[in-house]
Amino acid sequence: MYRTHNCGELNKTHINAEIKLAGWVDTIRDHGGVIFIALRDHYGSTQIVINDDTLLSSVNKECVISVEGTLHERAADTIDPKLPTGEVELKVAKLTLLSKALPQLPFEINESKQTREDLRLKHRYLDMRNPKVRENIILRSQVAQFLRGKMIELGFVEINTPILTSSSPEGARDYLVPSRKHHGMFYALPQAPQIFKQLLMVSGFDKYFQLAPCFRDEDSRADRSPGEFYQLDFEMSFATQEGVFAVAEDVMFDTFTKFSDKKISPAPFKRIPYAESMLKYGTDKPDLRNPLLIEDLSAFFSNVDFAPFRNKPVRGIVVSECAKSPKSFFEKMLDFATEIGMKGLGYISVLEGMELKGPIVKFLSPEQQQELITKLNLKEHDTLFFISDVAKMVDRLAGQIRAELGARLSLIDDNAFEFCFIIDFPMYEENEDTGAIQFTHNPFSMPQGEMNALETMNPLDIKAHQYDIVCNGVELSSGAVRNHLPEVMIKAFEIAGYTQADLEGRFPALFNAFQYGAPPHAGMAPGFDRILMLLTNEESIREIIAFPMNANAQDLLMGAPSEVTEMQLREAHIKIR
RNA sequence: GGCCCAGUAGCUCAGUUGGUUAGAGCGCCGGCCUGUCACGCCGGAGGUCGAGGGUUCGAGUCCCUUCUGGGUCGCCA
Repeated sequence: MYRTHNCGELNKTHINAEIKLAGWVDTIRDHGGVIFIALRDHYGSTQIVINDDTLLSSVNKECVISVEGTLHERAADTIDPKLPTGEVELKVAKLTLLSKALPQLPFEINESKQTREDLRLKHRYLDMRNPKVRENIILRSQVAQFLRGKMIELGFVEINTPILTSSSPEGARDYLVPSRKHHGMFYALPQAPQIFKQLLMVSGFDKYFQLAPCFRDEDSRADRSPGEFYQLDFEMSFATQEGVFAVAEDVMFDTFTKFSDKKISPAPFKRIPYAESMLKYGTDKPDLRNPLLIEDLSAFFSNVDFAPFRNKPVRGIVVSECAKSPKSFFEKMLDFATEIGMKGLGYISVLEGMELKGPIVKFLSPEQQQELITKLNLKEHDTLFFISDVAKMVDRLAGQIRAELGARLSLIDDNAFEFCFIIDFPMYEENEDTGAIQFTHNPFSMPQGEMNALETMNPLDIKAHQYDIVCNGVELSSGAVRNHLPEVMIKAFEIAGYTQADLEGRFPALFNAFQYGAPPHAGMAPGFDRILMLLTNEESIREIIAFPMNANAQDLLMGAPSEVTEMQLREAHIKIR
């Protein structure tokens, strides 16, 4: 009734056909005797030509119209090479106005990406008329479909887990939902389907996956939605860490290869122990595109009498062809260092003839200078930057300097995706305030060495079968080989100061289930939104979500959160203070 | 909760050391135009300079408070 074709498919093979199209008026170009309209729908844009301007009365931009007419070939000099339909145009005999649009729009559709974000979100339905905005949403659908296909091909079963569930005491703040039937009781939205997927393993499902909605009542970041986000959640029975990695490598490599033209690091992705990552990259989510590495110079400087480095760990970063950089470069690096809380940023440059230059050089004997050159394999025009601070700070600061140097000197290949796994996370850490031993990450991970390690090792030395997958400095997900042995669990919780009763009380379903035969199992959950941000190169997570909340966890389009009626409150047994 | 940045026409922004009637581009409205494609040309309307208070002869501009948006730390797999 409305159309015989869409606005993206017509070409020379349709010439002289009687065509009906429907869509939004994108632009009107009125030349007096002849009027051109770009008619836009989901599929594309087609030029329609109108000779009778009475057809156009009260039609303006963004009206929805249906047009009928004959398709004509455009003269050679009027072809639009930018448009797939640019060789043809529809000469209109009949025009039906299906829906009017206010003449003054809140913003111009084709420039919506340059518009204030709260205004875009308030009129998201207009914002998404912009094909550039919609293409991310379409890509999201395609990636989701591909991931599903891939997981099913690998033998995973897609299972939906509950949205209304119980509050879990670990991790983030829960979103709570009051119960009407149970006075004073609350459901919680799941922070992740963690317990459910482990129960599925106990149930005998061999491989589970889900594009799982997760809810956390925590503050947002540019790359972190407030409230809700999606993970490609999966779990495998009788699987080792390497078994999980093989799936992740396969799925990530194929997905990024299919949806990006950039170079993808092939499997096997680098495995980097947590401790090594902290030392060499100064972070547990290293950007491997950055070629700079951090060197530990603590031992070397223990024999140098330079007050700022005395009794502190020292790190060095060698940057080649940096010594001739303008003075302003070093000043800006110092500014940056000051900004992140460093007292200074020492450096030594290697001049021609391998002469070392810099304020610190005079504290080094000729032998020490030579030792430094040999140890770090310094070359002419290299610059060696120094970072020193207390043990707790030094790696993080060195990591920030490494990242800043990489960005400022354009050392980072924008045309590459570099994946790695960070492995061997510590199982426990010391609470900074109380000194108590606590879990570093999630308490369901299997400690390396299992019961024997828990019984014999210093807890702070115990590593977990816990891992992250990282791409270009973005943490996509964490995962673990789970602890499926109740006795080991009890012991692991005991070390963190919990009794068996605590464990049973906090995680009754899991603990009980493990009494009836649980397979060893492992999994991970790469963030779906983060994957899309990498693929689209978007800096804001809102660009890859159809109806995102703002940074303040409000839905400006729907007006959420909002007050509810007194009646609703009474039914939910809620009193607002 | 802390810190940083921003807020001037429907949109994007400029606005000098505090000084006459606050400007531009796009959009909108009107007119002209038969080949444009971000059409072009001519004309027009449109402002509580986020809000409140203060300093001053005089505030878009300086000060204080506050609201809104973004970023970040805390927080968060």
